[in-house]
Amino acid sequence: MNTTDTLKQFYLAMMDRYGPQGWWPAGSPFEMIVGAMLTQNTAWVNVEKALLRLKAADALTARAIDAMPIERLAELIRPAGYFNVKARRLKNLVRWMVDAYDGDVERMKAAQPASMRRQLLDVNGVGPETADSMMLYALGHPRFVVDAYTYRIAVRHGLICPPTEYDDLQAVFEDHLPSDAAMFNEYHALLVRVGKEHCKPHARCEGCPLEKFPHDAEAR
DNA sequence: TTCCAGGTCA
DNA sequence: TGACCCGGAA
Repeated sequence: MNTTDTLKQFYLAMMDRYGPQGWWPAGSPFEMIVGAMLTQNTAWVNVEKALLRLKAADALTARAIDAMPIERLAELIRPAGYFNVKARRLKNLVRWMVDAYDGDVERMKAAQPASMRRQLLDVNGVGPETADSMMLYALGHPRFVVDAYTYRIAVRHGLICPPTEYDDLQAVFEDHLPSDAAMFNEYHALLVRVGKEHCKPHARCEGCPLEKFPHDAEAR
């Protein structure tokens, strides 16, 4: 089976088992941008706690965060972990948003996607995964988000051999699937589900939607 | 109570 | 290659 068919079969098998994951989360695009920063190395449940605290403080706008003392911001996002690092990074991000786009996500959506990704990567604290999460989930651009789950699943199923760079793994998906933001969104969400429930550091293949495809639970 | 999971930067 | 950190699982 070629890569295109393999990726399609993976998608169908996961969708058949789990159904749509209902990401395109509620909340504003700006909330998604903040969430993308806060979820670095962090479970989403903890990110939600931090987002709720920001919301309660009426601080879910670029301008509000830009104007806030960094100590206050760190305290608000404490549940998301790495709060000092993330407060600094969030500050960098909103500073750039206010400077370059008047703090307006709609203006960011109107920018050329390739240029936007480069600008995001230029913000200290935004790496490739965070940039692509923002591109896909906040701005609606078809970028395939690669994370630790994606990497583990791809290695164990022989899609890539370690070490593989972020961009190379991303290309495996983007070059073999139609460029569709809604599908990329769903695909990533399904991979995360598989990663959490089965494709953990110590694989639990029993009952995995991808169990029927060739795999090696040892491979990392 | 310890262990673990997990992006980015210097 | 280590530093940054929480909350939930073991």
